[in-house]
Amino acid sequence: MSHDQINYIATLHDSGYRMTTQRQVILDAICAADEHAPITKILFHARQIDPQLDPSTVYRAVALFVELGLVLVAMDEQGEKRYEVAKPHPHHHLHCRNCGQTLTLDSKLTDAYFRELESIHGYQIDMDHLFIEGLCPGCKRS
Amino acid sequence: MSHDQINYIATLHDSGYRMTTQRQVILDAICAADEHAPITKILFHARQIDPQLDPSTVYRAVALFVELGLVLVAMDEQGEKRYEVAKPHPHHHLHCRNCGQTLTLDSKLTDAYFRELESIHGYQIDMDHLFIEGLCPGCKRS
DNA sequence: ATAACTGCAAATCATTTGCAGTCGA
DNA sequence: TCGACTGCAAATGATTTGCAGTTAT
Repeated sequence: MSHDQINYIATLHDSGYRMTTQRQVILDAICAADEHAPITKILFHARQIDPQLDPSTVYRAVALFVELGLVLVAMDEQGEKRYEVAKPHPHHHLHCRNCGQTLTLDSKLTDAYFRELESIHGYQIDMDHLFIEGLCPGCKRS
Repeated sequence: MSHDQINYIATLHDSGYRMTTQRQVILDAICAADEHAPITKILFHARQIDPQLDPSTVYRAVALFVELGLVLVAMDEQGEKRYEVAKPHPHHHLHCRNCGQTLTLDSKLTDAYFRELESIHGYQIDMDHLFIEGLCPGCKRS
């Protein structure tokens, strides 16, 4: 879907790691699943492609991708980690609690909010990947 | 510290539950711990008062308090739930990743941000207890 | 008196780890 | 070739559950 923008192989090699068929499948699965896939979805998609794939391999690969910055994590309100292939631009998300739809937010508004908080409280805010939840227009009606 | 504003006993009774010495200790522990105490801190404080107290009792009590709205939960970026005795007014928090200081935010700014997101995207946003992380003025310097 | 509650011990379940064999560069 | 990687099986560790005895009302 969207992970050819970055040279995954080079990034792995630069740190002494290797690209393997399993890691490729796992990257594909992260893309195939919805944006911000929880680990369960990644596992599900990955095992459709390779049923032999062990959960431990998936956990290890995802942790490595995150460490290398190839994959981003956001925490949802239930405390479940949601993974997404890194995009060139920082952004946040709006997620429908009911139907699961996830919008990518242009970060302007959110940044403005953070800058205001910073100027008022003197903090340096450091939330790269906000996951805002609510109801989308469709689900709001019912 | 701050939990006499609400009539805990009445709220429990209204739903057919009872106030017990253990539950009282657990409420005290939630207050004694910092704002937004993770369960580990609640356990620690509660067991200083009553070393016999079983973890399962604490988990059950906290879950009940949350269900009844006596205690609020916020999720931090590590996916750890943080508990706090309910205050009369809705609010959010600013938390220093380094020293752990937690500020209570007047919700005006955050509400304005949510209202803007709502008007742009048509969502109904429903985040009652945001936990924003960063560095406080002091820690920013080092 | 009678449910609700507690402590204990056992069960659960997602995640992690150790290891021996496999595979990528 | 050689060290990184994988699958398997076992360990871990936080949270949950069942149960028999206790306690609040």
